[in-house]
Amino acid sequence: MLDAKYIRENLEAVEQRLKTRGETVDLSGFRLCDTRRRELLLESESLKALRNKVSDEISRIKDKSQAQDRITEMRDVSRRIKALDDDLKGIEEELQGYLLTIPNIPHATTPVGASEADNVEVRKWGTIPELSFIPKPHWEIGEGLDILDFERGARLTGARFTLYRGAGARLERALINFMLDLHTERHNYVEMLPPFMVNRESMTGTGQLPKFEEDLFRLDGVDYFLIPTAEVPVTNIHRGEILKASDLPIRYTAYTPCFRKEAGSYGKDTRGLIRQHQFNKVELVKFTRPDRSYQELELLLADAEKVLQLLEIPYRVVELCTGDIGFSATKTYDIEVWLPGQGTYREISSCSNFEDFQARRASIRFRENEKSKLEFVHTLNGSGLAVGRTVVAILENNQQADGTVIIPEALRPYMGGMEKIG
RNA sequence: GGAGAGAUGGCCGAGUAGGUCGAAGGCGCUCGCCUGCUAAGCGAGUAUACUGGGAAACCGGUAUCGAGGGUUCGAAUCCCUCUCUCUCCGCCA
Repeated sequence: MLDAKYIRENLEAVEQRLKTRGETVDLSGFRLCDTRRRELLLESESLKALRNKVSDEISRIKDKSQAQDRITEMRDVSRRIKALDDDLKGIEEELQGYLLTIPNIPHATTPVGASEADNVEVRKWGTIPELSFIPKPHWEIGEGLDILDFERGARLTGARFTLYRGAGARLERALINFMLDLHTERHNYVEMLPPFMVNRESMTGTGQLPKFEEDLFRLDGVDYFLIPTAEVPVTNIHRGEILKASDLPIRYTAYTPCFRKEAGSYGKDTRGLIRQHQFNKVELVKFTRPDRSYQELELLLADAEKVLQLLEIPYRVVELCTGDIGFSATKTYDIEVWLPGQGTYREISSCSNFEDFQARRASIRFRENEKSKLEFVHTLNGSGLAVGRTVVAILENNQQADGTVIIPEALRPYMGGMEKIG
């Protein structure tokens, strides 16, 4: 959420910068509401001031019959206040509706562009393996080794659900542990294990609601949602809190499954593990001082990259353009792994700075020192990494001519010493 | 699921026959004095949001005692609904 006062005072500039996201932005509705709200507020509050003053006078009059005319007068004033406040409530809801659906302003360094095609490659790491055979896509490798069962996954639930078996299940679990250990032991994150379903306030706090409800699985009977990413519960840990400046930056990591309806992606990535309704992810979340958040974003990105470096999987980092960054973000780096089976790079991590956009929605603040006033923290997060897609990357990059898959050395302790699958 | 208790400021904790309560007191914290050493004492200060005015310092208004509604000239205090926490019973991994 943007600061209403900031929008009010920089209307044109805000509109211009939001347009770079490629959406049509019209802030006139906001403007009308905002103005109307202040008019109503002024009127209501001055009447309340009057009422308070007269009520105080009434309280001093011992013989209440002497106060009858004032009581009658205030009865009428109260009625008018009630009417004004009813209007005000409606306007404020409308205003809130605008504020909650206006996306964040892209950072000045975010490249301007219309779509994915305009994203900017920042760097490449690793060397793409030269294979002496035609690489297979991971779903063929997985089925060949009998470690991924798409058919039975679909039987259990439906399309976009997968059953892992044997070394496949073990690989997924090994990766989760490997990533968590790396981030907690070497990168100084505190491990969290949050609820996998959250309430509406939490979803609103990080920006999934109210705009993207159709992407979420909602429970029947209670107003809870399955989390689409650990970002939601982990960022909301400090919702409504005032953090100590000396505690910043706060770094959390969490493994959770993620649930997404994938509405609007029908027919996209229908095979394999790339796009599932349920997938595992290890997430990194930071709460930082505003003046440090962009440095912290680089560090967070490096922490995520480290996973792939240790697993020796080639990847590249791209900076998303204004037309491709998410609703709540000001700046985002994606890490994309090389997938030989598909001959392309695919996203495996997305690392973003949200500045105070989520902190304002969720009211997460800190105080620089005793005398200074409260400020919103900046929140950041990134995948560290998407686990299912890491399995995909390992299967496709480490596949051998005979259909077996070499397990990266760094992962072997987590696989009971196993060196290859098959 | 059943029964009961509770929710007040950074923390603890007063305050229920409605008005002088943004809210006693204590702790903590900040500044000053004293003292002079990692103490005690004394004095002052110490919420947030919105909003009006002002270049600013700041001054004024309104709201907030779990949340939302109601009664009333006026509610932390009365009524209703909801949420959460705790205790006991039941059920259960």
